[in-house]
Amino acid sequence: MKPNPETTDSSRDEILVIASGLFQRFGLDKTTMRDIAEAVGKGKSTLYHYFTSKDEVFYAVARRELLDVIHLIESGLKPAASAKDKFRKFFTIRDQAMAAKAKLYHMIFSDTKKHLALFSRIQRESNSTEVAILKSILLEGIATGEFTRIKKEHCDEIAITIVTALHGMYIELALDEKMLSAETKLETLTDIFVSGLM
Amino acid sequence: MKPNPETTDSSRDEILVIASGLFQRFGLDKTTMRDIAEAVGKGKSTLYHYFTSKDEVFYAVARRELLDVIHLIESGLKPAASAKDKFRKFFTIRDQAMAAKAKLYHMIFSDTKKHLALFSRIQRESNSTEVAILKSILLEGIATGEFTRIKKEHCDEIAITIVTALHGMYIELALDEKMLSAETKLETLTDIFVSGLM
Amino acid sequence: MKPNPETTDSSRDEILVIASGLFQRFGLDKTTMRDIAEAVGKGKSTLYHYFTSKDEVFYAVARRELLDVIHLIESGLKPAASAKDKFRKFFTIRDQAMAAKAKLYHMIFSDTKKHLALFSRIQRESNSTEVAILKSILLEGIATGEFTRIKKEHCDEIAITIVTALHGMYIELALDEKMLSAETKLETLTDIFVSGLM
Amino acid sequence: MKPNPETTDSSRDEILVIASGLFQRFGLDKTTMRDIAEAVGKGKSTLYHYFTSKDEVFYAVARRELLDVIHLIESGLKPAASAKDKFRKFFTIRDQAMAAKAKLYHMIFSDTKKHLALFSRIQRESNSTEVAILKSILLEGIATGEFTRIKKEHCDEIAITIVTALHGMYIELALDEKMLSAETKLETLTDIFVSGLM
DNA sequence: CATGAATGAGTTTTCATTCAT
DNA sequence: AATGAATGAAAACTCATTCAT
Repeated sequence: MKPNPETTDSSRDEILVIASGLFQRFGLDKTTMRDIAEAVGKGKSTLYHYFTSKDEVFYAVARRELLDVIHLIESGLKPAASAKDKFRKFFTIRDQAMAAKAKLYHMIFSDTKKHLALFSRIQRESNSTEVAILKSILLEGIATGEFTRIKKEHCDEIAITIVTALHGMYIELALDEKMLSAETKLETLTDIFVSGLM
Repeated sequence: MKPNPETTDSSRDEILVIASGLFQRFGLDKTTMRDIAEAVGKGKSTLYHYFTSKDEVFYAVARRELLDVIHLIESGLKPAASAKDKFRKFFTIRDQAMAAKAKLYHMIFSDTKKHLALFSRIQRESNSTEVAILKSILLEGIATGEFTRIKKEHCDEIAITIVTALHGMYIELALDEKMLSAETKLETLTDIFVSGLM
Repeated sequence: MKPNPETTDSSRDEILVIASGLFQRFGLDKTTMRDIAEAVGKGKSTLYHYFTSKDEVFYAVARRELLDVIHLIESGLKPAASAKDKFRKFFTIRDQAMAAKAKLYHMIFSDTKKHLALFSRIQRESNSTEVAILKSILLEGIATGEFTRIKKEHCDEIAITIVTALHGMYIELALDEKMLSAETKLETLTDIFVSGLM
Repeated sequence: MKPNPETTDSSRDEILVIASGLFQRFGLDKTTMRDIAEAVGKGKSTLYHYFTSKDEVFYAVARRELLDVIHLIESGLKPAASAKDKFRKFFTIRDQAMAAKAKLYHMIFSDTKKHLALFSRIQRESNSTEVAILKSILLEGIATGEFTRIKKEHCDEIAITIVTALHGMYIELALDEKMLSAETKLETLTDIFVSGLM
């Protein structure tokens, strides 16, 4: 009877798409219902037709993006030859998925970014120091013949990567304190890294 | 040189200590100047004697914690025998420092945590799926003899650790897009992991 | 003449019955058109087919109940022996009618009750004080032989009743300032009460 | 040290006085914080300096008026000759006090009045009917010699008064359902009235 | 040093009502 | 007869910040 039911949904979807863009750019807190309404070109109260609250809008937006990511991962991981290849594939696919996930993170961490910006100089210094230290360790290891799998030229890259991974891991731990305890994870990671370098 | 810096500084420091506690518990946004003033036991406007704005308060608080972390790392890293030991030591010391850094993260990510909570179920599912996939890859690799350095019993641990590290790395990338590009980092990381497992 | 008035009227009546229930429970202000529509099981805008506004709905609901009351009074007052009996009958019948009227009052005064609740403690104290004073006057009058028609045991009851009546009368006066002036009414009432007690 | 501490309180009091006037004229619901702020000549948010919420403002306003009433009653009721005189005095003093209380009722019942206005015609009809019936009963009683204490000329007055008192009493009962039950009160009241008339 | 008072700009949310279909 | 969509107008409340004292 209803010929094109998209009509209804298209309004909802339009809101979602536009809200998604705003959330990515300005974050949850700084994006107001007014912003969304004006961007959509409708009245503020109209939004409450489709969503009971601002949180509900955000939830719907985030849900969408997150489901995309999961689909990507699941669908991408079908066949593969060796475990090694699969392992590499896992990283690759996850990477694609993450491009999508990045959108989400932009939304969620937008406010956080502003907070971090408050002391970015210090933060950056701290990072540089760590990278420098780690790099010197790596170079020394190469010099002494301890680390055989890596080359001088890659030390920068590797040092940055490891520091980034560590940094992020701690953020992750701060956000979701369940799973494994920090020490266990750290030991495991160190072992893998050491094995990987020697 | 400063005749009686205690007066000024003790008041300033008191504010900082108390604000730090509030920021850790409630985050930057949800901690109001009123909250701080009341906790300190002074008038709201008094805070503006010591800090020109709320951001300034937060900056001062964060700076303190961050400097602590840097000192810890620098002071801890003096002597060591081999590069391998130094490498391990780097991780260990960083870990201690991070316990301190956790405070900071609690402040900065407090709001973010609330946002994440909005779709934590989906988020958690996504995590579990990834861990499961990776674990099965690891087990397969062990079975086929591709991965020699790891044991069955540790697959869980390793899978969780790797996923956490990856997750966090992307957050880190989302937060600070400078440094190295995502692909480079990812390749480097994959290489290290693969080398470490085989 | 009306071919099938049931269709229209049954819908209209259904709305009225349901709205009546909601108004009684939540009052005029707190009952929204949405509430009514959902309770009826129709769309909000459908209500505007039957009533031009929310006030119109309330008017129709109230009218119904009020007419019921009037009918009850008129129909109940037909025959009677003496004027005294009729007088008593008037009170009795009115009482029955009032049970019906209570519904109305619940609708109309629902908001008022909430306002009153804001200082109910003070309000109650005030009442108790007045009752206590009046009771002591009555007891004194009985002791001195001034009030012959009443007994000690009923003083409580009488005091409460009189205070309630007075209270209510002032509310009534506040609500409908036409009719008779307050002083006239009060004198008349005092006279009746005094005569009734002596 | 502070020469005139009234300054502080005078601001609070000014708000209270002005708010009282607005509440009396427009009722609690229809008086907005904006209205009050504009009438006071200050910013909306300034009100929240002195009162945590609108309800708090209303409570403070109502408390004031109510305390006035109680003081009037208590202070006015000291000496008196006979119980009869005291009884009469009670009514008189209460009346004065009620003039003050009227303010309160105007605030509290202002919204209610609007609701009542919706069917004032019907309401009035109903009242007239009741008065007419009662009046005819009274006249009949005088004609038959049953009611000796009253005169023809006063029947109108008396009928109106009694109906008003009854009306109000039911409102009072609807508002505060504790104290005595309706039937008891009604019987008591009827008895007093009948005694008073005969 | 300290602060009470004052505020502007903003936020989410609610709701009766209209109208094209 | 029925309704989904749309909305304007308003309301309560928050908060960082300023300033005279």
